[in-house]
Amino acid sequence: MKPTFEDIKQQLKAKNISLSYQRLKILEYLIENRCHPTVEMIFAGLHDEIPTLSKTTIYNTLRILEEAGLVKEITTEDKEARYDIATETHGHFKCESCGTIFDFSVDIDSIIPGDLSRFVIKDKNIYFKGLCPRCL
Amino acid sequence: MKPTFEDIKQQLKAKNISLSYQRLKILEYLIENRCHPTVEMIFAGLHDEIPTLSKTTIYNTLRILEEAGLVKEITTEDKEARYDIATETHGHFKCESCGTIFDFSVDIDSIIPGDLSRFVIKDKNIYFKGLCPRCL
DNA sequence: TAATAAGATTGTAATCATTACATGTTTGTA
DNA sequence: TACAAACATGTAATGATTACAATCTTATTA
Ligand SMILES: [Mn+2]
Ligand SMILES: [Mn+2]
Ligand SMILES: [Zn+2]
Ligand SMILES: [Zn+2]
Repeated sequence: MKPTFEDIKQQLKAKNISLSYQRLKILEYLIENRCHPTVEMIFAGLHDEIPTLSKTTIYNTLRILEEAGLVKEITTEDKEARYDIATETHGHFKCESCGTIFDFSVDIDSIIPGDLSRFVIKDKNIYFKGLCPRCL
Repeated sequence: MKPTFEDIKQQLKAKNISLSYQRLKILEYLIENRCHPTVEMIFAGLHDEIPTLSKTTIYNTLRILEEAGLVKEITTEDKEARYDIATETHGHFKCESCGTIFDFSVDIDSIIPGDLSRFVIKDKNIYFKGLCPRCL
């Protein structure tokens, strides 16, 4: 079940993170735009409503939300980071043609190999590339 | 079985890629340094032997080798790309403490979900993070 | 062999996402 | 209101990567 805006506000309060206007708007944007947006997209998307919002604030907020475990940074071969409201672990598929990043569910834990038995795994990423049905 | 330097030279010839001195040295470096080096590391590692080698040539060569399917770029949350002599698909584990990137074998194909049945998958990446046994 | 052209290499300058930092603003508390 | 802590902002710096133009190598041809 995807957390609501209110759920997330509660989580932030629980972690003693101030609910500033900018932070709430950035969170709201992430909830409403589940396309794994870039900082640039968040900036452009909020500009009409908060003309003074600075990119630095967006970077700061995303770092704080990531440290709190509410947001996850997606790394692709592009240089621009993309952000995902963290829900359960899931895989990402990027279409090389249209650039869309799709979510897919995957049971990662079932394939963790013995090679890693003595490692502490803190983060798991699955990232595929190719062509989406629309672009085929 | 890991390909030898000679194997790779044959593959390059087969693909009509010139075997310049610099390209062969960069390849040799990648074969002998299987630590997923950065461009900076390759540059520093070859500097004594080829003082005139430029980073542009390293970037160009890595791109050509990647297009030929002989080298794979590893993307991490760091901004510096790292390079791997492409063998079979395998997973990567980065230790957050010492920075080492470990290889591990994983049967990715066994977990490709139905979600992606209508997608064409061209590239698969598995990237874990955490702590290695040495750093525990 | 000399002339030529294509391909490789090099160094410098530009690009662009991200971060550092100093300044200004808001918020909560007494 | 007065004060301090936390936030937000804008500008400047950073650093990996790319663009580009000039130079060097190599192979081919006359
Ligand atoms: Mn996602
Ligand atoms: Mn590897
Ligand atoms: Zn597509
Ligand atoms: Zn380690």
